[in-house]
Amino acid sequence: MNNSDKVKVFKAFCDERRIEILNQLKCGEKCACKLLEDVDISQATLSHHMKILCDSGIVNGRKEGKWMHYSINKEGCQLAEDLLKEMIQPCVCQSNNQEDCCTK
Amino acid sequence: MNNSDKVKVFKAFCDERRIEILNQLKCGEKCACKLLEDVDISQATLSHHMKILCDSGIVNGRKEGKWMHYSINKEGCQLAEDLLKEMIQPCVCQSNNQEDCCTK
DNA sequence: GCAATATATCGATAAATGTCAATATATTAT
DNA sequence: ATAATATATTGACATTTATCGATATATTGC
Repeated sequence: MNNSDKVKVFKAFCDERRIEILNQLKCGEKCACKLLEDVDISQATLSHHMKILCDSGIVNGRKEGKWMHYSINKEGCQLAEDLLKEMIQPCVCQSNNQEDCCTK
Repeated sequence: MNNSDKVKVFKAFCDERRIEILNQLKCGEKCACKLLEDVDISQATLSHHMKILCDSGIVNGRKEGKWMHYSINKEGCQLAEDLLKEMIQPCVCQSNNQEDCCTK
């Protein structure tokens, strides 16, 4: 997975509105029209955020007739957790680096 | 912790350059001048990104003479992991929501 | 004190992002 | 077929972010 894809995952958590939306979805699947009632943004803006959330893999969209149902995507979340761990985990080459950098 | 602060944490992972920088820091503490060699950006831009990384709590800065040493902040990382989990964890009110939303 | 070095800040600019009203598309009900 | 409804897309605009060169600040060595 390249850095651009990694960024895409964490974009889900980088906007206050999207955090509100995720918070709504913690209570289970909701359709866009319900989210629209609970979050104070226009329909176009909601649609925009839902696209970003789905692209991140954190949210899943399911079309049923004219309704879009959104829910938190377990697999995507697991992937995000794993990714986060991997991105901050000390690497083996730590040992190569014992001599202090720049403190000549 | 409010949503604005949560956003701040995940900003650390929402830029390709910052991911490169974090990747460098996985190998241990490095000073800004070393990072500048390894990541292809200007000194001003590096300084900008280091500020965002430190503000997120993911990175720690330590001044030693005229050098700034940066390293991954274990506590901040743990906080980010916990936060991520909390943000996507199903809430108890799930049970209130069994009837399908919008499928009248 | 002065010169050299490392880093931060400032100001300008370009690119990306969030926002909305308007419009388009898809689905359902009549 | 038409009207009504739900959602997506478009186009315009404002805000935020990333970037850099220039400058300021802090530290060290002479």
